[in-house]
Formats: sequence, C-alpha cells, structure tokens
Amino acid sequence: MTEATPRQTRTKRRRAQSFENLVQAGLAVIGQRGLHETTVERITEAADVGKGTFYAHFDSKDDLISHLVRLGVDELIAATATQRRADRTPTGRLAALILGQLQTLGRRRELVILLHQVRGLLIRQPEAGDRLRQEYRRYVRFLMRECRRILGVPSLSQSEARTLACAVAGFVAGTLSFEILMRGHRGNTLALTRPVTAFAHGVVARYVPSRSPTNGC
Amino acid sequence: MTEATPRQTRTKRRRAQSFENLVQAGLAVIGQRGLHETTVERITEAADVGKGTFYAHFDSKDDLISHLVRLGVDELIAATATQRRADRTPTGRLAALILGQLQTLGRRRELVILLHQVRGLLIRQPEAGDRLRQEYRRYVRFLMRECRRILGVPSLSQSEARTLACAVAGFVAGTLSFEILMRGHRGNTLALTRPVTAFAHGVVARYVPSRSPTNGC
Amino acid sequence: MTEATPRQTRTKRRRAQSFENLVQAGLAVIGQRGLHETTVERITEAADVGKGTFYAHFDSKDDLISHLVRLGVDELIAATATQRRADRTPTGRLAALILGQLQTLGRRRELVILLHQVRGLLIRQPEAGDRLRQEYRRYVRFLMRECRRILGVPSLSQSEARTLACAVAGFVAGTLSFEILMRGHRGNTLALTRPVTAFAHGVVARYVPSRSPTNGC
Amino acid sequence: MTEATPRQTRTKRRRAQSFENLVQAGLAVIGQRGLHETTVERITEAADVGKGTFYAHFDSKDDLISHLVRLGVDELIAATATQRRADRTPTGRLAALILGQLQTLGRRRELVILLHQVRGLLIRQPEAGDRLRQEYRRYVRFLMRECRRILGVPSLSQSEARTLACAVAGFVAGTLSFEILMRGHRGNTLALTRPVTAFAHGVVARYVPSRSPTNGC
DNA sequence: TATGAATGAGTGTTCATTCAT
DNA sequence: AATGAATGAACACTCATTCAT
Repeated sequence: MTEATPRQTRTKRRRAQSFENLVQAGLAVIGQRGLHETTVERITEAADVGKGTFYAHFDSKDDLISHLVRLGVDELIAATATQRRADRTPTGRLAALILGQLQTLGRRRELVILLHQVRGLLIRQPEAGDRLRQEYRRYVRFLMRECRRILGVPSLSQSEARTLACAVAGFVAGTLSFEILMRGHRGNTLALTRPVTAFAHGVVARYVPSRSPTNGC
Repeated sequence: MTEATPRQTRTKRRRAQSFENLVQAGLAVIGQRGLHETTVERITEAADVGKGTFYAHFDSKDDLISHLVRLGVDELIAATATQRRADRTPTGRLAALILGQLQTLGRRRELVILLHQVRGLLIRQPEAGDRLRQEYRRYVRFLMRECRRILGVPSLSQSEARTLACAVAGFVAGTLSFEILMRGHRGNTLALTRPVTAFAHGVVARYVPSRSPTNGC
Repeated sequence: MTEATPRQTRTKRRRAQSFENLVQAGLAVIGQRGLHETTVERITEAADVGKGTFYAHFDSKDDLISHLVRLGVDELIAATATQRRADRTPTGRLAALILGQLQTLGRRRELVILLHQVRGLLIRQPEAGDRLRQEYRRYVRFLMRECRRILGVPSLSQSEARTLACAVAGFVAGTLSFEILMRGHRGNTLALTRPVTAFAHGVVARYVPSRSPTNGC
Repeated sequence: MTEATPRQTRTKRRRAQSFENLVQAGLAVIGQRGLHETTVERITEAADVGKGTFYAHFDSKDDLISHLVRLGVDELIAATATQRRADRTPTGRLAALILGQLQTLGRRRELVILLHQVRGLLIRQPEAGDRLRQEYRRYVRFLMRECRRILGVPSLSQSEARTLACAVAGFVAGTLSFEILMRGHRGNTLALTRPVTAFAHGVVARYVPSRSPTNGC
C-alpha cells in the first residue's frame, strides 16, 4: 500500500498535472496571442513541459483546441445555470440569461477570443471541423431549451427557436466583441444592461402571446 | 500630346485592372479559405497575375486586408443608406437598418468571414492594428449616428449611444455568424425578421421616452 | 542649324545627363547602403529616371558596377599623379604616393565601400568577374610602375614588384577600412602619416640597395 | 541515474555534432560562394541536416555569421600567440606577428573572405552591427597590446597605438586580399616576407626611440 | 511517460530584368 | 529614348509533427 498503489497514483497524478498544465497554458496563450500565433512550443513553454509531452496528451494542436472549446461551452452553460431562477418575469429571466453569458465572458477574455476565432474558422467551410461545430451546436441547443423554458414551449417551432437562439448567442458574442474592440479593454458589462433588457423586452413582447393587452410592456 | 494621353491611359487601365483583380481575388479566396489559409500566392493565382504584381499594388498581405475591410465597411454603410427612409416609425426604421445590414452580409458571405476574422484579430491585442481598428470604429460611429437619428438625439449620451451601436453591430454580426454555423449555408435572412423586429421593438421601447403610456408597444 | 542639329544635340545631352545621373546616383546609393542593399530601383529613384531607363544605359546592375569601379580606379590613379613630384627622397615620394591614395579615399567613402566590397566578391572565385578583376590589376600595375620609378627599376623583379605593389595597395585599403571600422567616421587621414612614413621608410630601407651606409635611415 | 546521464549525453552529442557540422559547413560555403550567395539551404545541405535544424541552433543567418567571425578572430589571436617568442629583436618579433597572421589566413581562405566581406558590411553604416563590430575591435585591441609589448609601452599614446594596430591589421588583411586577387590562388605567403620585414623594420625605426643613432637600421 | 532534436513543407517578401507603350 | 507595370525565381524564416532515447 505504501509502495505500489501510491506510485501508480503519483504517476497518474503527474500525468493529470501535465494535462491540466497544458490545458490552462493553451487557454492562456490563445488569450494573449490568438489562435494563429499560438504555437505548440509556446504552450509547452508556458506549461513548463517538454514539447513532446504535448503529443502524449493531444493528437494535435486542433485536438487541444477542441478540448478548450468544449470546456468553454461547458463554462458558458454552467454560468447560466446559476442565474436561471433569479427573476420571475420572462423578460427578467431572459435578460438574466443574457447578462449571465456576458458577465462570464466579460471576466474571461481568453474565452471570448477562443470562441470568436474558432467560430471564424467554422463559418468558412461548412463541411469541415465537425467535432468543433458540435460544440457550438450544443451551446445553441442549450439556448433553445432555455428560451423555450422562459418564453413557454408551445409558442415556438423548432426552426423559430433555433433562429431565436442564434440571435441570442449572436447578440452576446457580437456585442461583446464590438465592446472590446471599441473600448480597448474588457469593458463594464454592467453598462450593457440597457441594451440587454431592451432586447429581452422586445423578444418577450414579440414571442410571448400577450396574456393581457398591457402585459406586453 | 495627342498620343501621350491614350498611352498613359492604356497603361493605367492595365494597372487598375490588375488592382481590381487582386482585390476581388483576395476577397474570394478569403471567403473560401479564411484569413489564415489565404496566401499571397493563392490570391495572385486567382487574380491571374504574377506573385510580384501583388507587391506592386500592396505593401503586404495586411495592406490588402486593410483595403478589403475598408471596402467592406463602405459597402455596409452604403447598403443601409438605401433603406433609410423605408419606414416611418422608429421601430420600423431601426428594424430596416438592421435587416439591411443582414441582407447585405447574407448575400456576401466573404464579407462576413473577412470582418469576423479581422475582428477576431483586433480583440486580441488592444494596442495593435490601429488602421484596421479605425474601420470598425467608422462603422460603429455610423451606427451611432443612425441610432440617434432614428431614436431622437437628446435621449442618448455619447457613451450610451456607443454601447447601443455596439449592441446593434454585434447583434448583426453575431446572429449571422451563428446562423451560418448552424444552417451550414447562407441561410434565409428573411427568417431573421422576427428576432430583428423584436430587438428593434425593445430598443425603441426602452430608449425612446414614451410619448404616451401605450406607445411603447 | 537652329532646327536639326541642336535638336539632336539636345537629345544627346539629355541622354548623357541620364547616364551621368545614374552613375552618380549609383555611387551615392552604394556609399549609403552597400553593394548588396543597392537595388536598381533605389538608383533610378535617386537619379530621378524611370526604372527602364537604367537598362537603356547599362546591360545590368553588374555593368554599372564595372563602370563605377573603372571610374574609381581612374580617380585613384589620377589622385596620385598630382603628388608624384612632391618630394625628392624615395622615402618621401613613396610616403606621398601612399598618403595621396589615403587622402583621396578618405574624402570619398563611397569609393572605399565600393572597392572594398567588389574586391570581396573577386577574391571569392578566381575564375569569375574577369572584367572587374582587370580594373584591380590595372591599379596594381600602376602601383608597380610607381614603386619601380621611386625605388629604381633594376632592383626589382616583376614578381617582387607585384608583391610590393600588392602590399602597398593592401596597406592603403586595409588600413583605411580598419580606421573607419574603429573610429566610426572618415577619420583623420593625417593621423595616418606616422605609420605611412614608417612603411615607406622600411620599404626603401629593404628594397633600395643602400648607396651609403647611412642613407638607409 | 546510472542511465540518465548517458542518455542525455547521447542526445547532447548529437546536438553538438549538428552544431559543429553547421559551423564548418557555414564557413566552407561562405568560402566558396561569399556571404551574399551563401544561403541557409546551401549550408544545411552541406551540413547534411534539415533546414529547420539550422534555426534550432542559430537565431538567424546573421547569428551564424557572428559565430563564425568570433571563431575567426579567436583563431587569428591564437595563431599569433605561438609565434610570440620566436625572435628577440623588436623588428623580428613584429615581423613574426604579421607573418603569423598572414600564414594563418593564407591557409584558410574562407576566413579571409568572411572577415573581408563582413568588414565591408560594417564600414558602410557606423551605427549598425554592433555585435560584429565588437569582434573586430577585439582583434585590433589585441594587436594594440602586442605592438606595445614589442615596441615598448611608454612610447605610444592610446590613440597612436590604435592607429598603428589598424595599420598592422590593414596591412595583413589588405595585402592578402590583393595577393589573392592578383595571383588567383592562395599565393605563397613566404613571398610576402620581404614587404613584411620592410614594414616591421620601418615601424620599429619610426616608433621605437632609437637607443643609438645606428640602431634604427 | 517525458523529452527535445530534427525535419521540411509552406509563407511573406524582394528584386533584377523584360517589354508594351 | 524613356517609362513603369509585370514577372517569378530565390530567400530567410516558422512551426506542427515525428521519433530515438
């Protein structure tokens, strides 16, 4: 017990440590240099492992990126979960959903850069990058479910729900990218409250069948 | 003198033709392969000119990209101008503004890819790429003016107008990128009418001081 | 007379002017940027003529360089002629010969750079660059004649005279290049008087059969 | 532990071998083709390594050249050291110093070409190439010390010593370059004995305060 | 398992030269 | 005679990936 098992465990722990280092280093380097200027060497230097070690954990650079995108989408989905019940009205809940995404991304610019740049690769060639594309689909499907939950299921066809989810996802990602571009820093996501509530308000007004004439507002 | 002018003209025409070929080829190749996989050689092949000719017209690959972004922003601004008076109500005019952008971009996927990927480069390092950044600022400032024109000037501070313009720009660019990602093709921008009007409606409701209590709807 | 001849003359003058501009511009650019960084375009810009004009006057870049080297050697030879009779003693005349070369080159750094760099090309491959090599041979042969004249003809075999001339030429060119390297500017060629007279003194002492025991010093 | 060291050693030996191959190949190729026609690819072919390997050992082509110049200057200095005590009289010692340089360079034409061509680059722009320039300064400073040692320290100011060292260095490098140029081959450096002793004689006569009137000869 | 030395296809860029005008 | 637009071979350098240790 004091000999065999811990040794194996220690080896495994070391391996897990290397893996984790590479993941974190990868995200950090991408955040600083962007996808294209991120080289395997820079990642392994930042992770403080040998260059060969990278290929003991990942099949390729693209493989690491897939991992990172998966983690990023996980985080985006998780972030929303906490705010799901913050409000009672559909408008408030939709606004909370959007603001939750914005705040999470606002705190982690690496994620904005990663997800933006990978999206840029995917919209280029419809046939390629299926594994990566699935992650974005997962994110949009999550938003579809959330929108339906908030707005009420029967009012939306599958296609309409997807269109709306794309609008929500696009609003979040796009607004943030322009904010960063214009302000040159992370920006204050609180300042985005007004357009967010406006968007949420409009969506509820147009998508939720008004229960009473005055409820739409 | 009766000879010199045509001579010069012929040569200049040839030069202009090469330039135009390179610009169009550049946009086309970027649309197919993305910024990073677009090589100068691929561009010159597509333009059917020698590789050296590229550098007779542009200082560098980045220089061409700057040109293309400028043209793209010009097109985006011009596209909107035609729809400026299509509607009378603020909501309708705002929706028309957004739909105009979407339709123009929907027709020209190369522009979506170009502007998306360049934005991806710019949000990475705040200090670099100033020339390119100026183009995006020009676009956002244009949207600021349009929003103010539509919503009425006094209601918006400079900062709020900028935030709103970023939201509009982001909504357009982001929604389109997710649509392309999900549908795998250009998508039908008409299907986006509903979220667009929702957004426009919400913005007017929240930004325009209501003239009468029922007007917001 | 007022018509035909002057017109031809004017054309010829223009052509001669272009030629002269190119020669001067070539020398100037080489002086500033060195042989390798001197491009035909930079020369034609400096000469304020079109790029094609260069090839109306010279077969190639190498052709211009040949011209310049020829002019440089001419100048070196001419510079010496004036000082030929400045002194009576062999030591003084030899020192005057060397100092004359040094002063001419000291005033025209472009010439130092040109002749040094071209020599660098020629010592690399014995078989190539024959036309250029002839210019340096002309220079060395000139020095052979001068040395013989100063030291007295019968005392030197052809081979020894050539070796001595190489030493003189090498002393001049080499000393100047190290001076410029160490001092970072043209340097004061007057400061070189002491090593020059030392060299001249030694050569006379060792090459001239002493007429009297005390004359060697 | 008993295994780790040999492993590391084997890899390191391989690396050192590649490095040495590149250095030798670099010098050889420069000797054959000159600085400008020496391409990284030609070097790696001659060294029988992949092109990328070059950049695993050197930052750039210039970096290799710096290395080679350093080695060349080292060799020049080392070559002299052995002959330092070959003679007793100042004239003999100075001549031995110069002949030592000439014989070393006469045996290694690559070094002549390398040092000549690099000097050609450095005399062009006073401000650039500081790292390379330092090597030449090191060489000249070495010659300053040697001259002082041979001629006796008190007789020379710092500035005069530097001028004399430049003259010695220039005499060596320049004479050899003209010899190679004229003879088309390595030449017999023994044939240079006469001008060398003449130079040495003259320097001693003019720089060493004569102990007795007849000693100068 | 971890390493890092080696690789070579691929990239942006330069420049001497040609030639239609 | 003069021009300058076009050309493409050539170059320095990068980087994802492999593999012997």
